[in-house]
Amino acid sequence: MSAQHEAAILAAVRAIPKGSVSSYGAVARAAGLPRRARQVGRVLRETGADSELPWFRVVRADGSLAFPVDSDAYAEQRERLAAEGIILVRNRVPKRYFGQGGDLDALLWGPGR
DNA sequence: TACTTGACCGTAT
DNA sequence: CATACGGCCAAGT
Repeated sequence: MSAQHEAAILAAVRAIPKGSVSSYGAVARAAGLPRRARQVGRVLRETGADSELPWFRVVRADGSLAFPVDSDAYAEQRERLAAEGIILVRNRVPKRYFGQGGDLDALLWGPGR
């Protein structure tokens, strides 16, 4: 990953509004890197944990979290989302919390609508 | 260079 | 609605 791509990805993640989520693939597209969902995960694995980055707002396209359900990381992400009013249903973030990530600009995303 | 590994995704069954 | 499959692509070995 070039430093540029990494910066673009981090910027896209920071652009996800509080109270809503986006998918790895949508973040990749918003960063101008279509088809690189896995790279987004890689960057979050390295850079994520610490920092102010809202890494917990990034989930899989189907609404599930990327960690094993019994892991500490899973619990933390679930709690951080809950703190913003996003409650998992059957281990998935309900579709209404996703931004319009596919077609529109990241800045237009908004919570449950 | 060749092969394996994933914080993944869309489509088909 | 759940699983399977193939495709994806950069980093690690």
